[in-house]
Amino acid sequence: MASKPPTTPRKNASQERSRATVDALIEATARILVREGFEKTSTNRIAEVAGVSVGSLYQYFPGKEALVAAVIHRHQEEIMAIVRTTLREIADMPIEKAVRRLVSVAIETHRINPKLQRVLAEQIPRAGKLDSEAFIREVHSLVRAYFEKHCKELRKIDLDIATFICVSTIEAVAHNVVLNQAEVLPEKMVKVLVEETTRMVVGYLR
Amino acid sequence: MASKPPTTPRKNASQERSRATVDALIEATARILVREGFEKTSTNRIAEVAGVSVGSLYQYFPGKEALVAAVIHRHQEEIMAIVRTTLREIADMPIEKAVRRLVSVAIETHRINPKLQRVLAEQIPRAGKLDSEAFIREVHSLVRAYFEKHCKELRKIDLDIATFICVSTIEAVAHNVVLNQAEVLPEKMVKVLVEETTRMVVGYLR
Amino acid sequence: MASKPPTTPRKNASQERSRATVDALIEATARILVREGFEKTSTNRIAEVAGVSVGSLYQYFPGKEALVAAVIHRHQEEIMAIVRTTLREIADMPIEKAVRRLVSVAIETHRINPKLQRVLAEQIPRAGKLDSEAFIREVHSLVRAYFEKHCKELRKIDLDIATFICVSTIEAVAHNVVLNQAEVLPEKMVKVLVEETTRMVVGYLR
Amino acid sequence: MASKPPTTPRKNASQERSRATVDALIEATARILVREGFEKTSTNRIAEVAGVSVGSLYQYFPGKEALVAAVIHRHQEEIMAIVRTTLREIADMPIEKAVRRLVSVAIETHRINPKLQRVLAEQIPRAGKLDSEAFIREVHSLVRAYFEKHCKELRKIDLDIATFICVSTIEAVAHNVVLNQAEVLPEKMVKVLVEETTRMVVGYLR
DNA sequence: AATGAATGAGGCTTCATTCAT
DNA sequence: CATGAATGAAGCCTCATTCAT
Repeated sequence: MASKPPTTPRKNASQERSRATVDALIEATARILVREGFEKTSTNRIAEVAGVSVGSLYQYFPGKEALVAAVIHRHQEEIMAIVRTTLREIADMPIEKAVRRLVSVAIETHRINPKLQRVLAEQIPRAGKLDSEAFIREVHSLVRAYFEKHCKELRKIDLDIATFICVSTIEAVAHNVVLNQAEVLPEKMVKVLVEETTRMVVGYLR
Repeated sequence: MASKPPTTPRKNASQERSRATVDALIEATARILVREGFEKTSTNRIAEVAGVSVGSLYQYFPGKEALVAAVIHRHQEEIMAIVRTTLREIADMPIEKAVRRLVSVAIETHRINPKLQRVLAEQIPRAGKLDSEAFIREVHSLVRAYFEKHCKELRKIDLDIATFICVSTIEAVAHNVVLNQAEVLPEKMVKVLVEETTRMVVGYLR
Repeated sequence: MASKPPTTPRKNASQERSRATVDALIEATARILVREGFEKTSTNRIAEVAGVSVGSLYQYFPGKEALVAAVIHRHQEEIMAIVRTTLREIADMPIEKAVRRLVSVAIETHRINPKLQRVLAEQIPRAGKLDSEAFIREVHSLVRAYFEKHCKELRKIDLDIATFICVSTIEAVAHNVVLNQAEVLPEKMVKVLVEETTRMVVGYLR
Repeated sequence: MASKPPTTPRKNASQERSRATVDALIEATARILVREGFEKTSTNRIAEVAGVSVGSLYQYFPGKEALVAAVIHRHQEEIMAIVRTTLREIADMPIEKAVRRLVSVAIETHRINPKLQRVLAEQIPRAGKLDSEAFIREVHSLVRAYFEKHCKELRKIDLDIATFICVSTIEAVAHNVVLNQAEVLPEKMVKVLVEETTRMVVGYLR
């Protein structure tokens, strides 16, 4: 049963030196993922870049997967923090303003570290599924809560379906704007896209 | 050495055999990707499953990447064939009917081989980027052509932007319906989602 | 369950080159065990001494244990061949002559490769238990068959117990003569020990 | 720093603590050897099981070998204590009674901790050879002394040879009874084996 | 003394690729 | 062309040991 090494950290690194080592390892992993790609991300290389020995790596992580998982986790936490803040900010806004803000923020979050984003997108199916599901669920529940609160502004509509469609749409546009259209997209275009996406979503909701 | 004149052209025979070998190799690669995952997809294993020797594999493909690329290519051709057919079918339909059909087809194509889809999604950024870009460009241009033809049904709108948003949206919904909501999504729900997505997109376009 | 690599060969090495490689690997393992000890017996070293690459080693054996097992097996076969021959030779001899021969042969077999013997003795509990049990069982059944055939020369006695005690005794004396008393035991002493052991065993049996 | 005069001598206290640590380490080593096998017996694991840090381990022992050697030593001392006591007990007994007792005790000592026995048997050639030789020599000299004292009961015989053969035999029977015949040997059988072995040895000696 | 984080040599194993047959 | 044995670089991981605190 337990043939594969787990993806959870080995120690709870309470001491200071430990903590620094753990951080260095996660940071190194993220850097290598971005700069050299997943294939090059070996435990020896991670240790080297982190400035520690392989032994230390294995003292805190059961293997490469666990490190990638930690990077994913850290990244998702970063994004979730923004999402939570945004949802709080828009809580009382009317839907048009709220949706516009959501679309903008979605694009902004995708711009935080597009390369890491892209590499992680490749790896999530493998290493971060559980984490990702929780992540997705939280996003959905926050958005749904907003819709619920503002249901008077909406036409009669199943909130779960509306949430599903809107989140998918906004995420997809943001993803494609940042990752597929590369970085050569003029700022003006982005503004237009934000407006258009907002228009579509809002038009759909009410 | 070859003193006896062959009745079936030597070349044809060997061409056929080559073709069969190549197909077997691609098929084996796809199967292993789906059934055993990318990590287990080694050239030796591919050759074994294809029923040929590793040597033969290297006679037809320069390496593992080429095989994965071939699988991606084959898969995308399969999908493109459907997309092209669909666009031809809807060419003269009014946008609502057309969009509804597009959404349905998008979901259908994602259902062709979700596991392969998922594994390839992980690998495309690495092995199939070029192919994928061509793929995306063709989809966009086909959809844009449809919009152009039916621009009288549309409000005043930048066709590139509309295409970008609509394709992103439809693709995202289809992707999430199939891959994230797993196969536990009741058929009825799918129909509703098709309707809702159609409503959003059509509402946006006109 | 299948966490540990098995100790059985991977391929049945029917082809000639394969066979040579397999032999070289087993031979190398035996040599290293004898000359450098178990601790130094690493897969890389074995491959090196065998004059092949590690890759080849793993083509035929799933790991170090399997190689040690193969050495044990080969060694036991060698000894079993002698034991079988001896039992056939003594089949019609009276017990005194027969026992004397058995004791002599036991000492001889222990002298075949004392160092290997010693190293294997360390490792048998780990890697060769199954093999060893079969080995012991065969020895017992051969000796018991002799006793059965010659039961008229024996006093009334449980043959299984007699076999157990006699085999244990002869084996122990031979083992200690060769391995513990080192090689500094004068030949004359050995002859005396053979006589004395024979006397004890024969005296016990009749 | 040490301003308060201790009521219990500082040195004693620390000596006691040291002693406890040393014992804990040896005990832990023995336990791991028995429960997890030699391969799993690492210094880190030993320290962990002993409840001390690796650093402390190295404060008391120069390395792993020393710990295994200590376990062997302790175990042999345990057995030697029994052997010495037994030889003292049988000092004045006639040989038949004495031999019977020796055989029984040999089996008993092998039963003390068969698993440890077995693991140590694997390791002794490596780590405990010196110790073992002293052990064997002492056993021989004690037994020889008994024979010398009782030589009137014996036929004319070289005492060294008699000792060698008898000790080998008794040890071998006890070893095989306990380790090879596993624990599935009915008690009745053991009694018979004790009797038979005694018969053989005594028959040989007089 | 005790601690335990850190080290890194070295063992194990896989797999893309080559090449003699 | 096909075969599959052979290769060996490169990755994974453990563990005896050290050393700063």
